[in-house]
Amino acid sequence: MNKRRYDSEKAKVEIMEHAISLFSQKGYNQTSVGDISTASGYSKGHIYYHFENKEKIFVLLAQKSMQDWHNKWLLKECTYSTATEKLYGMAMHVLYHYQTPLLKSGQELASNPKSSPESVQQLYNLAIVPTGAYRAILQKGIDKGEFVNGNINEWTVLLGTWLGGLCQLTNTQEPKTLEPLFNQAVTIFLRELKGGI
Amino acid sequence: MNKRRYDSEKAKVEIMEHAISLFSQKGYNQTSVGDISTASGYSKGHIYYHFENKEKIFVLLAQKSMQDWHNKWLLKECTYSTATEKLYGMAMHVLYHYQTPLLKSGQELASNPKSSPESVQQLYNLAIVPTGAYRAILQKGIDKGEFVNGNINEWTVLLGTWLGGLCQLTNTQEPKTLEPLFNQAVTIFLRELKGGI
DNA sequence: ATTAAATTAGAACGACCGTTCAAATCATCA
DNA sequence: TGATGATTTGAACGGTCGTTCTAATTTAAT
Repeated sequence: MNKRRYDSEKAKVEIMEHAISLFSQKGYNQTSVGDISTASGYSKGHIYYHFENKEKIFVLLAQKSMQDWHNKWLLKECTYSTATEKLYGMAMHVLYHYQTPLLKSGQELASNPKSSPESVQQLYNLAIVPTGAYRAILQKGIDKGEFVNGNINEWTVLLGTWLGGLCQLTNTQEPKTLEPLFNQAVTIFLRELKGGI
Repeated sequence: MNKRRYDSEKAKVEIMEHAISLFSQKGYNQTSVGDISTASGYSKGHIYYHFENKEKIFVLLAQKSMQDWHNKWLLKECTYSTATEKLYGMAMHVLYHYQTPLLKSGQELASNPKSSPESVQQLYNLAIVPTGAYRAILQKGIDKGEFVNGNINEWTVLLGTWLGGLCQLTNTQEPKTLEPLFNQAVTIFLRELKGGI
C-alpha cells in the first residue's frame, strides 16, 4: 500500500527546512551534508534516503523558493489597480521576499565546474520567473496607455538588474531601512516609462 | 644587503598573475592552492614562502585589482569635461574594467564563517572605492549646477547598485552587447539628476 | 672554497566532506 | 507471531584541501 508507516514525509520536510536555512546563512559550499544532518536531527544516511545528492537538495529548494515568491506575488498583484502601483508593490515584494542569500548560494553552485550541467541549467532557468513578472507589469502598463511605447525587453532587463542590485544591500542592511531606496528607484524608472523625454 | 638573489620577485608576480586568473574563472573555494601551484609552475611550498595563506593571496589580489581599476579611471576621467560625460564614461569603465568575477569570489570568501574577520573587513572596504568615485562625479555635477541639488548619498547608492547589477550580466553576455543597456541606464538616471520632475 | 642566508621542492599531516553500505529498527499485514 | 518492506542509523571509504616541515639547491659574501 502507499500508506506511510513512520512519518517519513515529515522528516523530509524538516530536513528541507533546516537545509534552506543553512544554505541561506552559510552559502552552498560551506554548508555540508553533515551540517544539515546535525541541524535537522536526522542522520546523514537518512538524508540520502530522501535526496539523491547535495546538489539536488539545493536545486529543489531554490525552485520551491522561487515558486513561493511568485505565488505570493500573484496573490498580491491583484490588490493593485494601476501598473504604476504594481511597480511600487513589486519593489517591496522583492525587498521583503526575494531570497537573496539563497540565490547567492546558487551562484556558488553554478560557478563550480564539478556541478552537473543539468543543475546549473535548472538554476539559470529560475531567473526567468522574476523577469517574466517584471515584463508582465510593463506590458500591461503599455497596453493600458499608462506607459509610453518603448523597448520592453530593454526595460525589463534594466528594471531587473536594478532591483537585483538593490537586493544585495539586504546582506548588510535591514530591509526596513532600504524601503525609501527601492521606492526612489521605481520613481526614477517611472519617469522613463511615462515618457520623461 | 637588500639585493635579490634568485628572481624571487618574478616568481611572486607569476604566482599572482596565475592566481588572479584562476580565482576569476573558478571562484574562491574552487581554486585550490594546488591549482595555483600547477598553473604557475611553482611548488605549493614555494607559494607559502611568498604568502601567509590562501586568504591573504586573495585579499591582496582584490585590493590590487580595485586599485588598478581606480587608477585607470582617474586617468580617463580628465578627458571628460562635464559631469554628464563622466557618467557615461564611468558606465563604460565599469562595464569593461570592473573585475566582476573576482569580486564574486570575494563574496564567497566573505560569506565563509571560517574566513578571518580582518580579511572580510578588508574586502568590504573595497566597496568604498567605486562608491567614492560615483559620489565625486555627482558632487561635481551639483557644484557646477549641472545637476539639481538632491540627496547625494541616496543617488550614490542607487547608481552604484544599478551599475553593479548590470555588471552581473557580463557573466552571461559579451560586454559589447551590453553597451546600449549601460548607456540607457545612465540616460534614465540623468533625468533624475537634471531635475526631471 | 667555505659559510650562511635565501630560495625552492615535495612529501606528509590532519581535517573535512560527499557518498555508500550493511545492519538495525519499526509498522503493517498475513 | 512472523514475515515483509519501509525507514533510519552510523560507521567507513576515498578523495581533496590548506598548511607545515624538512631537506635540497642556489646565490652571495668571506
